[in-house]
Amino acid sequence: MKQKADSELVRRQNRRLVLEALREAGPLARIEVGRHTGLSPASMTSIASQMIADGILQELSAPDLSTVPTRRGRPLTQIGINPKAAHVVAVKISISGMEMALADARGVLLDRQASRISTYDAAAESFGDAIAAEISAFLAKTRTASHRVARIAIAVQGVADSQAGTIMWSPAFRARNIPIIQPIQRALHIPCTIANDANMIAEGLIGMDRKRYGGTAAMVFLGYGVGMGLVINGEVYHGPTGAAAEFGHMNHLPDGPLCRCGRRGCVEAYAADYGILRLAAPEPSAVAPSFSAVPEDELLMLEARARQGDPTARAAYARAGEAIGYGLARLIALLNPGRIVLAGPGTRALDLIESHIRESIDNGVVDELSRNVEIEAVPIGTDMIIKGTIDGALRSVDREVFAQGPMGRQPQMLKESA
Amino acid sequence: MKQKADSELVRRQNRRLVLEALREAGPLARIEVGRHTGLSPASMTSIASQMIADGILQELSAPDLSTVPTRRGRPLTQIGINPKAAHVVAVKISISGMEMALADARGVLLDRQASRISTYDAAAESFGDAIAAEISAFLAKTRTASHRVARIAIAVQGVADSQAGTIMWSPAFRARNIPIIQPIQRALHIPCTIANDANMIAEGLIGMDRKRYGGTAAMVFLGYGVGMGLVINGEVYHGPTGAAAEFGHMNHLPDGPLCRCGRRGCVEAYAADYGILRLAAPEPSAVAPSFSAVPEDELLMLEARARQGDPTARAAYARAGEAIGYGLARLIALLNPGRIVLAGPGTRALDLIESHIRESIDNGVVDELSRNVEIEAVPIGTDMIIKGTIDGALRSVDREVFAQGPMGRQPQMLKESA
DNA sequence: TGTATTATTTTGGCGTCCAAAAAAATGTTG
DNA sequence: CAACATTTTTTTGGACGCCAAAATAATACA
Repeated sequence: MKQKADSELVRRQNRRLVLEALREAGPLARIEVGRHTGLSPASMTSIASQMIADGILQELSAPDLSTVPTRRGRPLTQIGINPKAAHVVAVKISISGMEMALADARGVLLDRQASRISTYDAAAESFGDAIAAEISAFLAKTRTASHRVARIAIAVQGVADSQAGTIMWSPAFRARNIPIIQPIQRALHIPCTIANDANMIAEGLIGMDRKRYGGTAAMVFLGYGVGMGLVINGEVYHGPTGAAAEFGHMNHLPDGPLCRCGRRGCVEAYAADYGILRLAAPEPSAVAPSFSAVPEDELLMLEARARQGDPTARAAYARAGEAIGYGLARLIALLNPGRIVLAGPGTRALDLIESHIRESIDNGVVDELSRNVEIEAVPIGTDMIIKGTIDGALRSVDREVFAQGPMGRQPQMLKESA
Repeated sequence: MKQKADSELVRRQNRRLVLEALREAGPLARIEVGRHTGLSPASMTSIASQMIADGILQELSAPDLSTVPTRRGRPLTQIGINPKAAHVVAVKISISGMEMALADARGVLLDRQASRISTYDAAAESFGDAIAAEISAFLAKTRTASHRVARIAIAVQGVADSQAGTIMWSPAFRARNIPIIQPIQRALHIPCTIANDANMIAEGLIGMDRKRYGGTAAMVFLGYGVGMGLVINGEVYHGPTGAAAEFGHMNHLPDGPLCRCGRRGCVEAYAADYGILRLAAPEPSAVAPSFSAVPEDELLMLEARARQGDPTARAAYARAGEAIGYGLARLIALLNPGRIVLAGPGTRALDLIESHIRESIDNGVVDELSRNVEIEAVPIGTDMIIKGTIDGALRSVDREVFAQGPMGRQPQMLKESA
């Protein structure tokens, strides 16, 4: 509630509703879009024809006859988002390198590419330019004109400052406060955003099932690190500067084990891959946190040992579960979300930690508050970060470009000619 | 973004903006409201005349000449919210009893009254009816017709379920899940809301200074208990069921001291009045949490002892500060708010705890995240709960009643006569 | 007294929505 | 197979809210 309302706002909002409906349900007849959005058939005709003229929607010639193969009455003509309306680029920056993907306006992946750019020793001053060059080469390779790209969305492992457009801190870099947005925008003249990768997983889950994940929910990502995406009132919460939802670096116990962030007792220091391995080590406090990816077979061995009953291994998972559980208990006291989702490779060992998570939640927060929280684990692939980044980018293009209409609709032009 | 946009939405939103401007800046000339809201003079004339006709605004005959005593041009005629547009009732339910206040549409207190109703042993089934009877008597005493009361807003010490309209759990009651909203609405036919009292303090602070407290902020209330009001994107966050922001019952340390909620190690068990006193007791773990108000002189004595250097007393405050500080560190990792406000009687001992709070935040969360958080203490009176409850109720009346216009504006009437 | 200045109102036009009617496109039926 | 039924889409005409520009109102200043 900051904006004055006028017919422009009405247009923006209704166009956006139409786009949301089509994104969620795929191509629909005008009247069906009307049922989703509450708009009348007359308005739907008018909105659709404008958006088709703008090149944002398209009429589908071959309707998908899979549903309701034959009925009485005029057959419906479906409209859908025009794939060529715009493209978006998703970029993932993590400890294992950089990955890029190009998608059309419907979210269909057109191309993707991993890059061998090195991060850990990169200089803060030059890294953004290097990324820009990589993206530029990628676009050239895919023969995509840069003015056809409506957005570049960057997902980074670590803490991003989306306001400043920098990577504040990431395990993938020795340097801190690395400018990303500015160099890219200067080089490519394409609007660019940066956010934490776990937030993008949340975007992806919202894209998959808005009813389920679109209310108020917390998604915990367990794996190499511990990340979180927080959905508040249907929107991914980024905080004032974009550095929120750092569940992994939320303290569990004062003076606990050392975390990669330099503090002691973070949830991640117990429950990330390296944290669990360390807890099972002969002398945990002597082991420094690892800054490179943990070899997967070590983890698999530890899991096997735990499942066979090895007490040290079991205790490591128990303590990881406690850290997550108490962390979630604290989160529940604060936000009382409707749903908590566990995801990521770390859920492979869910059988070893789940009971400890639940027990810790029970001990850590009063029943009345935890009672209404659904806890579930979802098996999602590693591609969820790229998918979510694209989903989020497209939703923001919907809001900020497509819903707008063609550049202010040139109302002045008419005036001047009169 | 759920609602279809049409001219009704435009009207609602702009009327609401006008009300917000007048609430914040007091009576203004039409053109000044236009500057606040972005609306044109022509629209202001039209909106104002309708809202005056509706009885929501009024033209002020005697303009406040304190500002700009004399200027050229047509003098401005100020408009303001009509105090008689509606009344609201605020009710505070706490361990020390029940308090009611009646305010006009401008938020001016017309009358208030404390009630001797007993809470602790009240039966869940009958308490709502008793409250309704108290309110009814209060309205009779003030000669207020119930149809003139647009809202009854209830602030309760403890966890409220605003969805169900119940008090889920409160230190003022032995019973749980006490229905409040339904009995009142059935008896009085006035829309009624219930929320936690600390949330109402947040409403009050927003009403005092929207710029300062209206972004993303957390308000901690220290005193008999430990409460929190969470402001997210300018709105007080209640969570899906209205039971969020229970900072006081956020766990600090597993297996810590027993809290009134039945769990161990809650922040409140360290930092509420009773928690601090207990920490200074000879054998803390033997002391059960207190369910009645702590005598103030005991606290004053403890403060005095601490200021004189008594190590036991100082340690009690240190541990309280640690619990608050680590709690805030966890909150910062999760939400990264722009501002944290400490308030309430407990801030009297701020000199004894502040350094421990800050140190614990430093130890509990990485610099990058805490750096942008302003921490301040505000001295607010006990009346802040009532004031905030009224402010919040009026804002919701603005949104849901005043902005609406007179009952659908009877567009059918015109049709039928034609 | 006339002019300058500022606030408010009036006028006329625009954009968006919608209901109702019309048109389009197909299935059903006697 | 022609008339009717049914459903979607478009067209038409009207409402509402906004705004720019012009007109009006009310005061200060010279």
